[in-house]
Amino acid sequence: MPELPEVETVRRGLAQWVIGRTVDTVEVRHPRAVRRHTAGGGHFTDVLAGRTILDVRRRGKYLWLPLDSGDAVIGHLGMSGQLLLQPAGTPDETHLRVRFRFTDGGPELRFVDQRTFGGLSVSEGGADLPAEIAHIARDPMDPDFSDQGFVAALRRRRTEVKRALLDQSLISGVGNIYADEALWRAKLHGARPTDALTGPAAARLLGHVRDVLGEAITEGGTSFDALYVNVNGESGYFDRALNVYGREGQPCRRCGAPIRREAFMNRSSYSCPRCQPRPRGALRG
DNA sequence: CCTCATTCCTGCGGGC
DNA sequence: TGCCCGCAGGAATGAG
Repeated sequence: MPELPEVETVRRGLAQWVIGRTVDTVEVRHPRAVRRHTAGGGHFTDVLAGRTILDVRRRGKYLWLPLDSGDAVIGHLGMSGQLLLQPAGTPDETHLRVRFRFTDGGPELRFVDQRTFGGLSVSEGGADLPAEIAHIARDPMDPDFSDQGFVAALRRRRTEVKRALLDQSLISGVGNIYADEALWRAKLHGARPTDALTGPAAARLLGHVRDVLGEAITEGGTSFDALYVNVNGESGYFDRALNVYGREGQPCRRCGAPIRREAFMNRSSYSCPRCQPRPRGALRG
């Protein structure tokens, strides 16, 4: 699933291929892909025709493309979204949702999304930072991210630490996979109460979050080729480096205990039962 | 304001 | 062989 490192890989690929190009026509193939564009699919296509893409930016798992109009195209990949560059005439993908053709006749930008959790929209005047994603916290790779601010905010929360890591209004870019990986590195169980973490423990956890994201970006950066921007999280390059996610029953690479899987928020959490003991008194689930 | 459960969607794989 | 069901999960939404 695309989390920050996968989205950053996409951002870099897109930057290489779309900056400076002018949109000719846009084709919306599935209305759900532009459901966040409240003015409707027709407006989406109209407002983009003739616009030049100036940049490709990212905050957390969101991308946006500032335009010469001062607007921006916002993109979120959801669980299965891909942004692909394909030569005109390449057969349509089964789950092609939106197609951008450019005035130069070069490769098309295609938004392909099987499960349609992702989507695109245009933010009016959003070139600098779209208002629609202003509520998303800075991510830990952002130079303006405040470590002290995060530690304080985390410790003010009255929730469990994994829930907090997944809260995009507190720290963005972290999803289920990298949350589990960072917690394993920090030797913390995700059910630990945030308000019981010491400042240094919270700071260490943040360090592990940043490390695992950074390492994954480095891996992702090796994997895309000229015309295909790789956003396929499940066939991910970083899979080999995962220590807990998806490794139920396999030995912990630190202590050898079999990795456990627990139900969590209608999904799964993976952890080491020995390195990451469940906190005393924590409720099941 | 804060926390949390629910909901959206579709392909895959296991079980029977 | 084929059907059913659980699972994958980010984030908006509304309840409390």
